[in-house]
Amino acid sequence: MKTTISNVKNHVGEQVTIGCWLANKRSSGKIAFLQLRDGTGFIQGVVEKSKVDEEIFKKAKQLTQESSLYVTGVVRVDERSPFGYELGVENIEIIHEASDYPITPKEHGTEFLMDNRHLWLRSKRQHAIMKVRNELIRATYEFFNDQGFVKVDPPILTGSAPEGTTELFHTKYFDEDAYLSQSGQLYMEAAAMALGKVFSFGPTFRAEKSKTRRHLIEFWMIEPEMAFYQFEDNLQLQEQYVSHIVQSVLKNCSLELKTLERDISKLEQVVPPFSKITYDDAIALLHKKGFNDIAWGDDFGSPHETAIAESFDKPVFITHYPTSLKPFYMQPDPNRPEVVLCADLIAPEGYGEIIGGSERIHDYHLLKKRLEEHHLDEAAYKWYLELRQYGSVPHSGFGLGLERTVAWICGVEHVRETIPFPRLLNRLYP
RNA sequence: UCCGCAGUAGCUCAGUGGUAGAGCAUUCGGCUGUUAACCGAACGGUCGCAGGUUCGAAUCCUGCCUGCGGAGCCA
Repeated sequence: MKTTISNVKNHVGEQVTIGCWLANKRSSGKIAFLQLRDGTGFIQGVVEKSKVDEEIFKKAKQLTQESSLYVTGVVRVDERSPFGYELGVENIEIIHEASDYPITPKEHGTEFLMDNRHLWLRSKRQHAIMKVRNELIRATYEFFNDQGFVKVDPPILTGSAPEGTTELFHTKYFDEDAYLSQSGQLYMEAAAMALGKVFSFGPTFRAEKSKTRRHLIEFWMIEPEMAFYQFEDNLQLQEQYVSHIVQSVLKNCSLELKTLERDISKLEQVVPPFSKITYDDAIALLHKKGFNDIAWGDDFGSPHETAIAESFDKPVFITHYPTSLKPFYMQPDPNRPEVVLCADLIAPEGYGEIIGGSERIHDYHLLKKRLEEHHLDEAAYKWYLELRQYGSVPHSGFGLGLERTVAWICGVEHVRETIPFPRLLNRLYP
């Protein structure tokens, strides 16, 4: 009967047929080992000359890398396999014979692999990363649905900049100018006033000439927004959410983490409560660590973030940044208006900021004042201001960068491996 | 945009002024438990591009292009 590699555990001792590709093969005069993959997993097929027709054995020896096949054989348990099972091959039917597959079983450079991203995705490592990414997405929907959130999709084409600072991708909307979304947050605030607790999951575009292992031009964000949530409620939700996705990956992707050689003891520690440090204390900590290049009022650079994260063994919130460093919509601390009720969540092991969040200003007059101070066009934000005119309530939210979170959980160096087809500074292909 | 490094066979690299090299891939042969299998043979070149120095340049000089790493900005 036809089955998949992920299902062979239910067919031990039975004859099955699997539609698959040949990832690699090894052979000797009397035995051939076929490394097979079918998308659901990886399994080794063993072809023994003494047990199959001469013709089948000859066919097995001549198979080329990445040819597609129907392989029929008997499933057996084998302790020598990392997967736990093997297939005793009885028949091979070639669907399509591949030739000169570019990605050979030796090492390759980044540029070559990126040019062949459409094929690189087939590798065991990329397969594992994509499965972890999927588990993060699955666990995200699970978490927010269980907590009574409603998923809301903000627009991707927008007429104005949500935050004035960063560069936007410009396009035409018939005769008008339009921009690709760099955050759905403002729309999510409107949605929270309609539906209470909402979250979005969608693409984000930043036309910044960033060229580091933490940056993509196009990336995916999860942006929850909650009515009646204040600063502390927001942090509590974030640590529960991040813990949930990490624990889900540990539970459901153990084989993938093993493939990626991830040290899971570091992930097992990711449970609430997370550490918290104020901006003031973080500056003091950096001074103590010998950083003389930063003073109160400066934003942290990447080396600073890493140094702060190194002082903690799980993700750490940096809270209460100076108002001047943050966007116009963040709620000032009532006791200290020079700082805002915000928090960035920094992942351990140098993976940088994975969440930025805050309580939002809900007072009409203060928000109007902030728009003026930031020289933003009030007409473009008319609808956003109106949210504060009709039953305004305290509310908070945050945005989590999916690719950085995947990179951290998988322990991969660069975010370009955590999205199927990365858009980078010099790469729009494939 | 700035700083640093690199570009030689399909891929990964060695070669620093005197005949263009290795491993892998591919093809052929050998091998009964391989884990990037191994062993033998064959095949494989616009040395990034343009100009210059020299009897002679992959190698030295100048300019350009492309990529990588990092910074700034951010998730």
